[in-house]
Amino acid sequence: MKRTVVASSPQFLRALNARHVLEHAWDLPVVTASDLMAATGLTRATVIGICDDLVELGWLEELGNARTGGDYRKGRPARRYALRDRAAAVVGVDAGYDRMSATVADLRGQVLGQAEVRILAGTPESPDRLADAGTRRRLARSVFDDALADSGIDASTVLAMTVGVPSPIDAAGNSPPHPTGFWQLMNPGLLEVFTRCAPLVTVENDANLAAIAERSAAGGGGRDVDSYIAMLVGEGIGAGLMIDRRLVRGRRGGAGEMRFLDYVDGVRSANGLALTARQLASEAIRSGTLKAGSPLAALLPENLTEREVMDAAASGDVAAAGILEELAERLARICIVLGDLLDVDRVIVGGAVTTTMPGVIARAAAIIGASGDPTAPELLPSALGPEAVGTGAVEHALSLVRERALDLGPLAMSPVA
Amino acid sequence: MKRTVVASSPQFLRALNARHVLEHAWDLPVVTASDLMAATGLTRATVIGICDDLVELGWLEELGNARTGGDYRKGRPARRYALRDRAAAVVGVDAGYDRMSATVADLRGQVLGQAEVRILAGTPESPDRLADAGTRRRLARSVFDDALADSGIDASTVLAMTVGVPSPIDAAGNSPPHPTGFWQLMNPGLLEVFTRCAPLVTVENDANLAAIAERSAAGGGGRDVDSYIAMLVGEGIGAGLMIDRRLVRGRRGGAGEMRFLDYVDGVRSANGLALTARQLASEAIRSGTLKAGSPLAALLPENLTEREVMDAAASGDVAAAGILEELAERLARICIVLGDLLDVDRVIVGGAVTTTMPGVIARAAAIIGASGDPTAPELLPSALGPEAVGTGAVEHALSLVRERALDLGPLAMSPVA
DNA sequence: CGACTAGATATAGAGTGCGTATCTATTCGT
DNA sequence: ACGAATAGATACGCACTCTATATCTAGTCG
Repeated sequence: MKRTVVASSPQFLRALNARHVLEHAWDLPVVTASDLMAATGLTRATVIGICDDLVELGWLEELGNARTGGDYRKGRPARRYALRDRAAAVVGVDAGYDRMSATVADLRGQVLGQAEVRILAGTPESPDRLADAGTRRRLARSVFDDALADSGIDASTVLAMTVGVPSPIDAAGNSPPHPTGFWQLMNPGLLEVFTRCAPLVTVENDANLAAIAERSAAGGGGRDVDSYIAMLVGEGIGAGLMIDRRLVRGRRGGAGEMRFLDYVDGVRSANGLALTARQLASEAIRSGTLKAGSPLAALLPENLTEREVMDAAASGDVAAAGILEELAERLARICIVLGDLLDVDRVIVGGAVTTTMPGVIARAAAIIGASGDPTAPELLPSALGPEAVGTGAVEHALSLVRERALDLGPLAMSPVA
Repeated sequence: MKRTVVASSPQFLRALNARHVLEHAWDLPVVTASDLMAATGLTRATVIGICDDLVELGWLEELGNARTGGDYRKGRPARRYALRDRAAAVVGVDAGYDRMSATVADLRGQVLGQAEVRILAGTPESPDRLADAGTRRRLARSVFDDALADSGIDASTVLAMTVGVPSPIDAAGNSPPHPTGFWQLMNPGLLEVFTRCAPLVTVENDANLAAIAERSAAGGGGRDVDSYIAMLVGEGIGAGLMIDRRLVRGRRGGAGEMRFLDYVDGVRSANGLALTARQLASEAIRSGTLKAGSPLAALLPENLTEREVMDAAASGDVAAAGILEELAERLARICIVLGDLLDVDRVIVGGAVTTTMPGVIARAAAIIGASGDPTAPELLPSALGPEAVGTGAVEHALSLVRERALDLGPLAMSPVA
């Protein structure tokens, strides 16, 4: 089969139609030729010709004509095709600042293997204790290898991989300069680390990947949502701006950075709520103004966790409840400001706060609801848990494969069972 | 010539290539078949076939083989084609709140006719004195008719028109609800007013159109700029967000609305700088703390203009200079906040302030420059003057025609000279 | 067991673009 | 003034794609 396709030639048309057909096959578990005829407007002869090609290329497989039990039809049984989901694999890596994970998935997004590693090395307050660039590179590579080993698939079948990092990423996969070098540390040349691991390698901001992951979740939760923001809140705050069905990136990938919060009244800091919670609690304890017997006062100011502060609030501690309220007001203010400037339907909050401080999110949502502003965005906690970034990374890698499947042709032939 | 083109048929391929060819012809004053061969990768036979079709459809015209004087070549003279720029016209309308204008242009954007009308009817401070919806509809329609009459072209040759209004516009051409109904007043169903005036009618936010108009200006001013913000500053502030070469619109077209400035420290208001200048000056005069002989003190607080305040500052009035500094700091803060969240290269300020208060923009640019922040955006005054929105409207209408030229086929046949 | 149904296959035809060879209209050199 | 050189135009044959129509096939239903 010749494959020297010139742009705009008849062969180009064939490729265009093949893309169209493959796209539909990707959306459904099983397709018949008639399905594809209806979907593409092509003739049966053409559709079947294309399906034959795609089978030969390894993207589709023809199923036996075992009629599906449920919907029973008369007439000659249809020829059925399905995406050969084991034809290739993708990998998503979440290279977070205190935890890395990798997920291997097949072409349908089914998870085939996973691995995780924690990086116990300080906090943003003391970045000198963070793992250095070389260590981070090594850890990212090894968590990738572990996930691959866990899946049992051959490394050569990986067609695309995406790495999520907590720093802005420009078009070349690099991060812009940062005063303390934090962004360079979070993205220590990860594109180069993985270039040989797959034909398509991408590094992307973690909040952007979370936004991608929330797309299906957001769409599933009711009407179609074109514009929303995915916020990752923990030690810091990052936002993935999905506006008009597109990620907003900006010149250096820095769109969604939150440093401007320094200037927002009632927020005044781009620090994450976890960090702020600890700071406020420590101050309160050290100030010595807490009532005797307050659960908050019993904590060590230099060694408390945000969860302990929330527990104190839950057990009726007035000062801790005040901290919760303060944090909720900040979060609500952030949502209102972003929602107003970008006109989004909803803000979805993910990251550590969803597990350590769910009360803050609920309270912030209530504050927004009570504001009476009809254009204020809906504030929702993410339902994706700690794997949001990893899931988004897998989805991003998958979409890369879907876009370029037919360009990558023969690679898909590798694992012929 | 049959024109029942089914998607994905060979005819579809022909149409695709024709689009490609027409697109190149649009970018250059004159093209030869060889130019098009190089640009499209098609064969001479194919290119000429397509050009013949496009000539028949009225989009191109073949020029005599008069060789262009300058670049002298040997060999058989090339067959030369050019866009038939009089084949159709577009109209851009700027339906501003105190002024409306309309511009008629040919397919190359050359202005063929213009008209303008001022609406002397109050300010945002006293919206009750603004012209009512019916009046605005009538004025918009009449300024359109006047521009058309000025151009001398036939109304049936108008293929596309775009109307710019100072309110958010959603996908359906409507504006979201506004507490005082200001947006409904600014966009009193203008889409319906013009539906019969052209096959393609669009209503768009004025700042978005200004952003479109600044694209060529911004690109011309140096390196290519993908991400920038066009701010219209006068009685109010509106922004067109051009990020990653796309306009960011949001759910109801409200992206770029500035109400969030209420929460930004050092700004605290979404009012425009002209309005704020008058307010600050009035307060200063009424407070009675001005030095005797201050030019500012000589003004009537209820009837001064922002230009008078600037003149006072220029003539050495300390209080007026303080107002200028205050306004510049606000503008700088706005730019820094927007630049940080959206990671843009530059902010281009247009609107009334560019003529009445140029000193404020210059001072704000200096403040940003002195901030030492390497990622702060460059602040520039717009070079487009009062016709920025009208120019953007024309460019927007033109791009609609370019996108859909071949779908609109026979319409272009109207004025066969 | 035959009527009916839905899909598969085969063949002819129209449309498209490519490649090569040939023709045409200029300019340049002598 | 003439022919060589150059650049473009034209003509023919080929390969490929999709459509349309007619015919064949594999099932169910009465």
